[in-house]
Amino acid sequence: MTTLKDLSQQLGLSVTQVSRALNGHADVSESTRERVKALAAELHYQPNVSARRLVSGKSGIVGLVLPHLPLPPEDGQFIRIVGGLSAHFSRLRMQFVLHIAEESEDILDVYRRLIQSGAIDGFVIIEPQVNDPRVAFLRDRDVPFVLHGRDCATPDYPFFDIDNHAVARTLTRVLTRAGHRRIAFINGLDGRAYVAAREAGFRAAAAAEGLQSDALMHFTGEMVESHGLLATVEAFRDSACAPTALIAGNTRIAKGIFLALAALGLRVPQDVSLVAHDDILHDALSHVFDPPLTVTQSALDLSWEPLAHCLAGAVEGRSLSSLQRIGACRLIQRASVAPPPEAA
Amino acid sequence: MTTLKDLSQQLGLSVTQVSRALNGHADVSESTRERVKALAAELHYQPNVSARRLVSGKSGIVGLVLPHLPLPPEDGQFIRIVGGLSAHFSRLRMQFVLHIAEESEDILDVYRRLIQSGAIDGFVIIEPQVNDPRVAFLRDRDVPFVLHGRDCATPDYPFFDIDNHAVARTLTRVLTRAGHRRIAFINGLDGRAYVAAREAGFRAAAAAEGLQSDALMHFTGEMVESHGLLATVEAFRDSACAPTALIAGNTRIAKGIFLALAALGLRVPQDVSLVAHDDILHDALSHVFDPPLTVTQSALDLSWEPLAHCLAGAVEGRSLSSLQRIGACRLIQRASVAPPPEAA
DNA sequence: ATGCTTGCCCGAAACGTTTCGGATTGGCAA
DNA sequence: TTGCCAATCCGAAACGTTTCGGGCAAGCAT
Repeated sequence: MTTLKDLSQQLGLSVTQVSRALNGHADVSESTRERVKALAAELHYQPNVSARRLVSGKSGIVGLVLPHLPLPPEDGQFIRIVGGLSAHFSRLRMQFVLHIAEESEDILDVYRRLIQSGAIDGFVIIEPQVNDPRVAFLRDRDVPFVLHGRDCATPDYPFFDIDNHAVARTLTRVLTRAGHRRIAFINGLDGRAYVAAREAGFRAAAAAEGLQSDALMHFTGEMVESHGLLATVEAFRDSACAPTALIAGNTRIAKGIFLALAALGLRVPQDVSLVAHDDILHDALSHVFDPPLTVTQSALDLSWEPLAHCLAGAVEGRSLSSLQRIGACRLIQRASVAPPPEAA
Repeated sequence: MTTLKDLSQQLGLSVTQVSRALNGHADVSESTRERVKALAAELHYQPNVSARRLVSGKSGIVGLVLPHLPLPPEDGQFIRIVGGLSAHFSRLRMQFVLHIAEESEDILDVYRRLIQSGAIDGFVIIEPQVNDPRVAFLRDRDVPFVLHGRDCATPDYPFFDIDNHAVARTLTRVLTRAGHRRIAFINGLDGRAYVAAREAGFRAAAAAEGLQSDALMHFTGEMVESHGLLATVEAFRDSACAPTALIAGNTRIAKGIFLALAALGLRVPQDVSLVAHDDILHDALSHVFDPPLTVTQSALDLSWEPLAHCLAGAVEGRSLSSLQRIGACRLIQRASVAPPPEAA
């Protein structure tokens, strides 16, 4: 292991100056900086992390706390989350650790313990609830964190999110513009912030397009096939006021909807139109449906990089404005939408 | 953050003595040690990891390198692996980091890079192949590592494993003792060390029980339902020499076998007996099969603790004998085994 | 000449811990 | 008394880095 001292001796410089040269400080002459960098590269100099952390007072470690071991089918997604965050933090020369709470533990106790041990610089929070207690807890203690998602339109903490209100508005408008007047939204788990945002967007767009609120149906539940299936069956139980179009919270729900519609003898898009939001989940790709789905699309896997950067920035104490990002989202029109049958 | 200095000042002792008291050194009087520990507890003293690591020269970080993002259905298992290792290393005050290689990278290059950066004390290696190149690579460079599994009966590196040879012998004997003379073993992926060990155990037990080797069938493939299904179909293609009993490498394979047998109109255990090895995978529990399966059982989830301890020991340079462990395994006899139909 | 920048550099301290070598007791045997 | 040993303690150095407060020269204006 080459150290700053090794470099400084070989170069006839002080340790101070070598350090400053490598770290891009101003008062180092260009020629010296060149020499230093060249030798550093030649000797494969790598700054000692422990020493650097000792003086900075930071541990260089950030964490993700899960309330329990994820169960199928979400577990497949979690490994992508963990892998993605891990990779991006490692690129930022930080360590990312996963902490899974015991069944019996209160999740806030886990945070308390980790903070107290002083070994963690900050946290990533995923799957935020509306008024998430974790946010309040960490904010109270001035512990840096970043949210995947957010509470409200303009929060006072770092986050990465997509515009869920807009997502729902877009999907709703695609259907109303095709002539649909009775729409059911099969959404995610009640209490999740993004679920609430999408419901609001759905109702706002419907109102703006002149739909009565009693022409709207809204179902919440876990984002799995069976929820899509059951909610669909329920939506079509009373054929008098059955919807002519459906919105799925994600493509996994859409899968369940397809199953239910097939069982009910309804065809997509002739009898029922269907749109969904598409996170590009590997086990439910929107383009392999038959017919391929019209979706708003934003890759969940692109979240980890901005999340890592925002948390790193928060730990360094950068200003909030640079730590709040909103991911892109695009509408992909495919063959799952048609005018409602009455209008044909 | 309380430091050693804080403690020493309040106690009227030197920093040295406080450190020695806390770390259990000999030349500290019992009364002093008591006082020190009491105050340390009261002030929630936590030794600063970075400082400790700086003097020890260790980073306190160990890693797991995966060649690529795990795909279903194994991804569900991976989150348990990562979570389990993570938890146990954190208990040992070490950090565990996951590193997922890019598609294009050679896996050994990833190890090379991580070692060179000097930030990693050791590695966990899972799913070892026979003559695994990672083992050779790390051993050559004197980098500590621990294997989940092993190459041969008594390797010269730290490992945790179960006795796969014995597992296969036990399962085979259960069947031969019930009178079966034609047995098919639907095993895991060719090249895996444990798959080879089990095949050897299978053949050894069969030979010891006086079975001809042409009465044995052996299939390899990924440990998923479809492999169990296809291999079963193949095993029963020629009814003249069809097996009367099957051994499944794990319960996921057993699921596929059940599907195939049902399709072939064969009942368990009246027409075909079935035994399996049971890792207690959450998506395929041996006792909920119909009939419940006779299995050799050893919980995969109990591997993470010994793996973490062995690697920690290896990093500290402890002697090999304490770093090699073999997990327990028990036979659970249930209703999936009966005498072969000819014998009835 | 004097004072003031500006550019480049350095020594020393600091971060919190472990450890090496030695110091100070008191007790006990010679 | 002297010497020795064990028990208990301490100062100082070390780990590798960043950073604070300066120093020294050259250039410039006064």
